[in-house]
Amino acid sequence: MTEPSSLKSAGLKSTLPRLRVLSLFEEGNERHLSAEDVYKSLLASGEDIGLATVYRVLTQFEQAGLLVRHHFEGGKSVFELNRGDHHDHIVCMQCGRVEEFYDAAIEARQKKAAAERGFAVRGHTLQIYADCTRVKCPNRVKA
Amino acid sequence: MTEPSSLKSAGLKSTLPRLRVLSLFEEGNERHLSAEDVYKSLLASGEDIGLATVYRVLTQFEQAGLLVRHHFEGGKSVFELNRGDHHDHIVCMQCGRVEEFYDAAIEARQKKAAAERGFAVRGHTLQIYADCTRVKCPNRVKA
DNA sequence: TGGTAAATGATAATCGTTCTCATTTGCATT
DNA sequence: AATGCAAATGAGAACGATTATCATTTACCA
Repeated sequence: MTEPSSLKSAGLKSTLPRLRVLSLFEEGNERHLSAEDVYKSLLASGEDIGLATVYRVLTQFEQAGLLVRHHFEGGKSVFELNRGDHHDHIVCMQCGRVEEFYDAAIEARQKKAAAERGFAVRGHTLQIYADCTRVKCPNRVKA
Repeated sequence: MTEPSSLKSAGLKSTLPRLRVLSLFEEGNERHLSAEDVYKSLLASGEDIGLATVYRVLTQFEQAGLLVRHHFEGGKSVFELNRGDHHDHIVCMQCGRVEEFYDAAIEARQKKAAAERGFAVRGHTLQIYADCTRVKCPNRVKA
């Protein structure tokens, strides 16, 4: 269940639209959602929400640290709940499935590469685009 | 000088707009250009080119393998000449300067991480967002 | 040199996202 | 529980990047 407390502690009034969006991320089965996904999903649940509100709320949640925004290819932003653990993504080019991974060696190397060139890392984005080789991929490609 | 041969061998008619765009990348001092950059730059050189043509040509060049497209943060696509060497980017959040780097260990680890999860890598995108710590950064941030 | 399919450029259209502004809501205070 | 007011909402306009449309022009081979 969504606790209004997480909104309060983020400095946000706990309004109905915000609670709905948050619980969608917390309870939904899909971890990575675009603004359009959120909007349609809430409309489908009979909720009456505006698209502008969805965009606003997602941005606020991102700034409050509740959500993390990703820029996958395709032009649209995708959000996921911030569980505190940084990770990167592998996106299946056939079925769109997104898998998360974390590799300490990669992280360390990035910092090193940046430092060697006179940069202080603030963040990074790493996506691997790949083909599922698993049977469950609906548009399976032979390895 | 731009050789029409590179267009021909890419299966593209060597038209004036295409030659102009290509030589801008080959002879210009800026490696990473957006469609808008290309358009304005050509207009400034007195060339008469349409924005639609610029977009079309850039996409064709990308498909032909002459250019590589990047999706840095900020919403717009950025292109650079394909010199055959894959590399990732460090983007300065203060001045926008883009530096290229390549780290074999990172590449290897990516392949490994993907394989372990049942994916065959097709491509990836890695950008490090950072602050210049060098004196020449116009909006310098203290390390 | 002409014919023809391909390429171009002006402009309309599209897509994701943000802005505007009149209306509604949360919530602290009577 | 009623009131007041700033903050939040929703509908729709506006926006920036990109793509589609279509009449006109161009490259290039017979």
